[in-house]
Amino acid sequence: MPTRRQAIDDLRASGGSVTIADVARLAGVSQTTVSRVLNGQRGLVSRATFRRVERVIEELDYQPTALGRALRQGQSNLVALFLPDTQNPFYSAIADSIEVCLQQDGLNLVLCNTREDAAMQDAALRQLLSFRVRCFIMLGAVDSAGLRDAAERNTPFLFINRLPPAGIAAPFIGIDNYAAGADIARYLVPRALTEVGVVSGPSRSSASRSRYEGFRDTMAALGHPIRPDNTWQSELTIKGGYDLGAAIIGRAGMPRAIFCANDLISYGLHKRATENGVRVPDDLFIVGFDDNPLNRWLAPWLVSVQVPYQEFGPIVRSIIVGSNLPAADQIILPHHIVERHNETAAD
Amino acid sequence: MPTRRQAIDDLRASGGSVTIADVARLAGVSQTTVSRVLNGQRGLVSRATFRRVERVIEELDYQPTALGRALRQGQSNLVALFLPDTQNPFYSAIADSIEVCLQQDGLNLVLCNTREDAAMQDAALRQLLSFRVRCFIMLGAVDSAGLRDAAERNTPFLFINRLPPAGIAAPFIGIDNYAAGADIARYLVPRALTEVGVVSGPSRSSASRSRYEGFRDTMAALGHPIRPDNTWQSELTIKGGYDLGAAIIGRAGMPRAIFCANDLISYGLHKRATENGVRVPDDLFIVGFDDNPLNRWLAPWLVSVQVPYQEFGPIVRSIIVGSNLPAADQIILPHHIVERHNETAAD
DNA sequence: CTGAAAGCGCTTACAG
DNA sequence: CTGAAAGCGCTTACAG
Repeated sequence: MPTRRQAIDDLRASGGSVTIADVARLAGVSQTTVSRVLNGQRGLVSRATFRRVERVIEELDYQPTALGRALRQGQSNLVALFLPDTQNPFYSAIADSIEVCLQQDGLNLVLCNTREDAAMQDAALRQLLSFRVRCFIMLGAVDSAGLRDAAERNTPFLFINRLPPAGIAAPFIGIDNYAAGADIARYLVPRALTEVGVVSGPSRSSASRSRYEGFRDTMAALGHPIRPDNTWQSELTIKGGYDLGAAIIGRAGMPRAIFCANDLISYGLHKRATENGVRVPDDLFIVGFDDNPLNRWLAPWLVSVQVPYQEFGPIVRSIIVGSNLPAADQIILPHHIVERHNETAAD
Repeated sequence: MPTRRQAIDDLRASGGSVTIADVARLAGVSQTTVSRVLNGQRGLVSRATFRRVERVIEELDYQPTALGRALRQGQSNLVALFLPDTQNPFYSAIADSIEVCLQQDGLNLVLCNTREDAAMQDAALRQLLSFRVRCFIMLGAVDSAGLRDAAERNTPFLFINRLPPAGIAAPFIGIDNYAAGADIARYLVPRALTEVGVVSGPSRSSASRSRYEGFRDTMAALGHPIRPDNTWQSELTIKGGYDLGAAIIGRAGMPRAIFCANDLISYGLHKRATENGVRVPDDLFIVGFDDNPLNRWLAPWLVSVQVPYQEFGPIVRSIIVGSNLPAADQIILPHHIVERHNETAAD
């Protein structure tokens, strides 16, 4: 039929986007029917009609607008992922794992860099809340007024890696950081690395805190309490470790081994050490945390604790898609210590 | 007035989100007026009314839904940024720069990892198109059917770092890659590094191609053409450089210097070199590209070309907010060679 | 199996 | 300066 062809061509050429009404008109059905086809409700549409509508959809290359649907349903197919530092490949790797998994269900991941800043986090939270995001995945959340506000209003949260701030009941996925800290103590002591120091992360991070406490308590229990002046604190960045290194590396009573709150801090410390002629691991043994994807390539000298970041995606997916957001369940993933044996060879 | 207080408390407690109609009712005005206040159209509302509405908005902690507005206006306050590899801190740094700038105008950046894959890029494009995204910023776009389709329909594109595929007319921001490649040749030759090799990136990347061509042409012009068997190709990753290194490092006629399409490739090559006892830069001089933020910390032995990634944000912002999307203008940023002088000291 | 109508929460001519 | 009404593009009771 030349008229129908014509109509279709006109529409596609007109530039203005094709709507469900156009499809309905050209297929000779109601919007309702088109909507049913769109949502694959086969039981509600005859086979013949279904196919006819499908064909028109294809001919027009019609793509339903997410905005209309989301507005009506009170929910979009957006999922937000907040993370404290996009420059840290460890966080990016978790984001990747989650993105791949959610894509399979037609969910779009919106990444949001909070830079560990409560104000930025709150601003982004407000914005995305107004998009009726299906779930907020908080990778390393910061305690903030906006976060507590949203939690009170039953916003769907999912905390990853770092526990929700005290008083917020929401599901958590991550490792047992206290146990991991303890494991490091048990790793070092038998190797005669008992004169240790520790660089903990900022206190806002429950993960860093637990790691530190597990390490400290276990070192003490094993008879080698950490000297107070061998305890430092740093941002979770390379620069943080490097700057702090200036105070550690030169010092008289420099410890024989140092446990850092994450791998990036270790990189910075290592750089300072090599600049000052301190050999790693011969003079200074460094332990990090996360098993950053870069370690394999750039830090064979580093012993680290592997957080199984590939596992986050599937679990997150099952929770969001299965919509079985548990009230405040905790899913504890396994961790283990990674050592690379060509330590001294490469660097 | 106790009734109003009561009404407000009821609303806030009800859980269901507050709408513009609620605000209008409680303020005793029409939705139109509330909308005007929301959009700061002071000229259209009396001072007294404006303040009254503002107060109700605050009391209710009312946040307009982006979906309603976007649907009506045919445009959301979302901006999409496509990037080929979230694990590359160079790309993340560009994303950061853009995000910070756009935030100032209430625009939300949606990050989208294409993994250099046309199908993933097209899928994401379709999804985000349906959110009426305000602009698609393509950092390292891949040529694909969906991209050409969208371009034909006048989708607002902005290409960054890597030129738009041939035939697509859209604005571009980036450096002059051909000139940069030439500069590297002019850097190496006076230093007696004339027996060179080159690792170019995948052919899909116009940036990599131009760098290679500029380097090749200039080496030839300076009387030191690159030997064909000293030309390789690699994905833009550490692993790519490391794997390729197996074929380069051991070889009899290994070149004295190698120019890599990006810094990550250099990292991989360097690792392979050190593992095989080849010293960098004494035995093998390595030049990379991008001046990856990690270089400062992890690769002081590397000479690289700095792409001024901090400058992308402000320019992108002025284009999107000023909505002066030029038809197909090119904004060429300056580049320069970076060398770190503690090369041999640290690593 | 099918459709007319209402409604999600905004903004925007239009009229006063 | 203010508001009633239409409309953005979908989905969903509801009725047949």
